Amino acid sequence: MLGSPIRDRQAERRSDTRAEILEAAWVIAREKGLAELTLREVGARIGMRAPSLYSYFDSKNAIYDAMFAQAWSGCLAAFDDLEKRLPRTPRAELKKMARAFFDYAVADLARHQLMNQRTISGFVPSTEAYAPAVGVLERVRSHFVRCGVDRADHFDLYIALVGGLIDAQQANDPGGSRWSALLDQAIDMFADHVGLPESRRKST
Amino acid sequence: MLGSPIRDRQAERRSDTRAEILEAAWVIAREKGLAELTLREVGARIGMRAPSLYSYFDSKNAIYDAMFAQAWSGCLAAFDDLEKRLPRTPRAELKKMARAFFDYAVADLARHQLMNQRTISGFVPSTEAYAPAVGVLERVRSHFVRCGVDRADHFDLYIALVGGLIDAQQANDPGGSRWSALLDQAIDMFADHVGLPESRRKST
DNA sequence: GTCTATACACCGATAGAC
DNA sequence: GTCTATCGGTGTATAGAC
Repeated sequence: MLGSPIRDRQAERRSDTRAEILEAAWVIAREKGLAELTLREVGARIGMRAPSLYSYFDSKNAIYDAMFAQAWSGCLAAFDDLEKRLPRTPRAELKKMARAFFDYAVADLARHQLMNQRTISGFVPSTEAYAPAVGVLERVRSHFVRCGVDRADHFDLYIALVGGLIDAQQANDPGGSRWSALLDQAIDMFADHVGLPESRRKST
Repeated sequence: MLGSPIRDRQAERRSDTRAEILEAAWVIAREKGLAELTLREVGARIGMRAPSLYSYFDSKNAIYDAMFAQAWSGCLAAFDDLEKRLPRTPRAELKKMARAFFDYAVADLARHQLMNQRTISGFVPSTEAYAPAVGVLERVRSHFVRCGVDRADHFDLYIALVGGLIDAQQANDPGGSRWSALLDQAIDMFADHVGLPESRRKST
């Protein structure tokens, strides 16, 4: 339509403000906890009143939704980056992927709660926000198939195993490395179970 | 002191009312979700106003705390009951314990959230309420030692494995059996890893 | 002692003036 | 687009009726 440069400027400005809101929300979530985030404080951090945020997001859950999408997009980007330098052996490849996901989850408690736990009572991610999460899962799955691990139950078992280690680490030893130190051993256990060859070092 | 029978009646009545409050709280938590519990609705269900509940509990979190203690006490009772009829072989024993804990967790979503997840934002269980949880963990650990699995890291790995399967089941297939069906396989994988003998059937 | 009525501070969300 | 004002909701505190 007419006046497209002006509308571009407006769209840019709007997008910048949205990003600013989300950045403030992340800071608050990391400082006080994901559930303690309030619209009034988000507004205060960027020089706005709470109701003004409704010009940029439909609701508080819409902010959570955008944060959810950001978190999983970041994870997806980390996986894409990882694919350039994956090790050659299947077992090492599984370990590398597990470590990448583990470290990404443990690095930011608020982010991990939003991505992988149901810590916000009424929040359900939208299908659009969920898309990068599906992307991550599909990437991991395709790597599994390439490694010869193609059974669905084995994949489910791997998901539960890595997720369980992350949750145990966050819940029982936050900031420590008690379960982080078990990750390689756990993947070895899994690799033995599904019959992956190489470096069959005993349980230690 | 004088008048002890009267004071007994009062204590009884008070204890009954506390139990009634907790029962109402469980019903609401199961119906609407653990986080959706409100004092006004708890009061309404037992014919009271919300502020009256403060005669029986110091705060809403104190109600969660009592529920937390009830949940883990029930789990502890289930384990004590289980010990009477544990199978003879170490591997079967590990499976039986894992299945008991898994089923107890999956049977009641609200209860599992309260016991094992940080779904209530400000709530931290008191040390008294945490005692039965410690009891369950100690019982499992002593069984492990009796089975010859005495390494701390192996125990941690088992905890993460079972917990991960429970969380995956609840999060990705609530009401179904996709991860429940993997529990025996997972314990076999673990038993193989720690070198437990018997029924070394391959990964199926 | 038990319970209620009332009030407070906070929340997310909405309506309407500017 | 941003504001003020306000609504209905929450947990919680307290004064006082019975």
